[in-house]
Amino acid sequence: MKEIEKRLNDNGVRPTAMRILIYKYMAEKEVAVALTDIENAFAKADRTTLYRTLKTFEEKGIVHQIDDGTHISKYALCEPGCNCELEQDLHLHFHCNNCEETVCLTEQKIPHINLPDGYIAEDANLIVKGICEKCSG
Amino acid sequence: MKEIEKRLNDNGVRPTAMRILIYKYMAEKEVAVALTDIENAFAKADRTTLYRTLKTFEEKGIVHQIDDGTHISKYALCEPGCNCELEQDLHLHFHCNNCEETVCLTEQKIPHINLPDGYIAEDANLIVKGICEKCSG
DNA sequence: ATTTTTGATGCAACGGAAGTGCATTTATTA
DNA sequence: TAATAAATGCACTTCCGTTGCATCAAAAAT
Ligand SMILES: [Mn+2]
Ligand SMILES: [Mn+2]
Ligand SMILES: [Zn+2]
Ligand SMILES: [Zn+2]
Repeated sequence: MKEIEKRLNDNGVRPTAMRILIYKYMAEKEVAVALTDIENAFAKADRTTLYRTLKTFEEKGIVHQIDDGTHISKYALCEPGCNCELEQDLHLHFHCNNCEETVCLTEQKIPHINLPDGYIAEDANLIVKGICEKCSG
Repeated sequence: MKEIEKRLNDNGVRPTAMRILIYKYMAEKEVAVALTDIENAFAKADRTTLYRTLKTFEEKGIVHQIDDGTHISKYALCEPGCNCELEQDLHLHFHCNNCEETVCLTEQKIPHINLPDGYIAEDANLIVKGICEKCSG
């Protein structure tokens, strides 16, 4: 578990007990989590703390926010060494219409898109919806 | 303006005065609109009516909903004869980080994506963020 | 034409999620 | 130990989406 502390330290985030727990929680789950999920998992902690933890993690590049079309922000841990900001590292996200879960498909990069003249791309978000492998099996 | 009435009728929506006004409003705007926008444009009408009008339009294939990552639903008129549901007709949407407006880029289709085994795609949503042509010029 | 039925609109309220200001506690560092 | 900075907790707000029910208008049936 010293690894988590190191990861946080390396990214300029002080490894408090709560933050380590949240990191662990996200590492164990294989799907993207919403603030509400964390809230339910840590009923004793205050929502604001959890909220701000996610914001801090996001700022410091520990997690990335995911917009899966549900209008609820989801978060997932970044791969160690990933640069989510850069176009080359943008991967797609899959949202299952059955189990409602959202996962990172880190291998599937977002293809480069040609835009009409005058448009300048800075970021992209591709989300595919359908049936996930667990639900289709 | 008989055209609008026809369009609504053809899609199984009774062309009330309010609905025609909303349709006209969306046709004149070149950008996707949120419920709040319509609300501001028609202060006299009730929110619920406007809300339900959008829902009806969406169900009947008159508008499509757009998720531009702001967590606010936007809507835009469908091209006549478009099948937004079908993969071939899925176009990308552009959200300007400067003016905050979202537009349909109907010519830019979403490329086909290969998914890992077990995943079944039913729908896709690609949104590119950056600077729009108005703001970059 | 009058009644009956269906659909559209309006009003009021609810709920979820995001966000903020300020007090308090905990950890650093002087 | 005292001073400072950061993290946490509490209370409250705002915004958007959504629903139930009453009322009003239009269409269909008699
Ligand atoms: Mn991801
Ligand atoms: Mn569109
Ligand atoms: Zn699933
Ligand atoms: Zn712009």
